[in-house]
Amino acid sequence: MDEFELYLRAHTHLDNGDMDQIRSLAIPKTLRRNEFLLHEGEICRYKIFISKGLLRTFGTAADGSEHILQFAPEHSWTLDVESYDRQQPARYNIAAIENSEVLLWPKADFDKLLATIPSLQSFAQQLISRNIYNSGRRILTALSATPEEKYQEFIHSSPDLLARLPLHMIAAYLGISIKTLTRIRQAQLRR
Amino acid sequence: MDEFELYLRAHTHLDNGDMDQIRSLAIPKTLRRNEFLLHEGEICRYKIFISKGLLRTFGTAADGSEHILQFAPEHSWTLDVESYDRQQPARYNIAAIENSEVLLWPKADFDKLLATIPSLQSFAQQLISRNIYNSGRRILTALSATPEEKYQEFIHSSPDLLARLPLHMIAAYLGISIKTLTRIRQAQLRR
DNA sequence: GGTGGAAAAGGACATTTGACCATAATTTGC
DNA sequence: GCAAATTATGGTCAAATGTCCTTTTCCACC
Repeated sequence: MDEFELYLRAHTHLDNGDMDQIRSLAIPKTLRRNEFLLHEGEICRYKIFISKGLLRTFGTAADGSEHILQFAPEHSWTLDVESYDRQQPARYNIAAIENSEVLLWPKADFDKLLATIPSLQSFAQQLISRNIYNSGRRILTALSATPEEKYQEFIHSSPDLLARLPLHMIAAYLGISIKTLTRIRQAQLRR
Repeated sequence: MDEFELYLRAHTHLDNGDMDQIRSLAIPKTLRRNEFLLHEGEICRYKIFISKGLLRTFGTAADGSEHILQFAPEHSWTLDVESYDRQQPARYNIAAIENSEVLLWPKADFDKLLATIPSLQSFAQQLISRNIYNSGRRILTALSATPEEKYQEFIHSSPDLLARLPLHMIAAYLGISIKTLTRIRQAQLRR
């Protein structure tokens, strides 16, 4: 039994038949560090499950700087929702931070699965809900927190990621400069 | 035919029977300027449709400052999703900016409606999707845009709201100080 | 295991932003 | 229509943050 099945069993009550069906439509893919799975402007054709590794979703600003919307470690899902839903050009890029293994479901196939497996649908709903809750919090801290508070919140909520990410990506995720991040960390050492 | 029915007709293909059923479970309520519909810590019991007026959803920071997550003008919906879904204490407050008229659906009732009216369900899905798309953009600009860019984006995307909102609320929405906002506006006048 | 490249840290400086204050203008509710 | 309260502007200052730069450290890959 592989990563994906273990994940499904842990988070759903899907029966074996359903699992097989879901699995049968997945396209496995290996990604090397820094390899892109989606470039902005392309259409996001797949729902993506990360079996191993770590991905990031990010947008590029006018000046070329990158801002990270989401980190997707193993056992999580990712995609450009807007592009995927409407099959229109993506706003964001998705790329691997570590060498990764992912499973891809073409939208048409996944839609079929959703239609035929009710408990998959409700599971998908849960994921969407969680996404919304997190977005709310993310917006609020982006608006109200100081760089230091943002960093604290990050290491508190994702200590695991902290160890795996280069600092400049954390900065790009928090919306602060690498310089500020370095300063914060220095200040903490001195305590 | 009232505001709500006009709205439903414009945005869905629900038939008259469905409309009546949906309407029959709504609780109408009048809100005075500054009146709260939900205090953080309370449970969000209703799905809220705004017939007239303007509401805001906001969180309060440790120092007592308020940060606005969303403005909900007439013909839109609002709620604290996380609190509503799980019937747990809310993180956010919802209050009226203008004297308003709203319709409230208790969760149990609305769930019943969703179960019996499939096209209401798909309509609700659409609203959720839009919410997600908007959140993504909001996060990205919160991370990457300068105060001036944020303001420009706001007046471009919501010129209608600009006229109805006190500036300090726009500042609270953009995550900048009222001082900065004033400065930006002065700079624009001088051009 | 060595080397080239990326990542982190550090220094110097300019700029932006916010806090705090006072003041002017506007709005609201009676 | 008036008084009180809210809202907007403005000034001054200190602090925080970003940019540009160099230097050092670390890491990946051959």
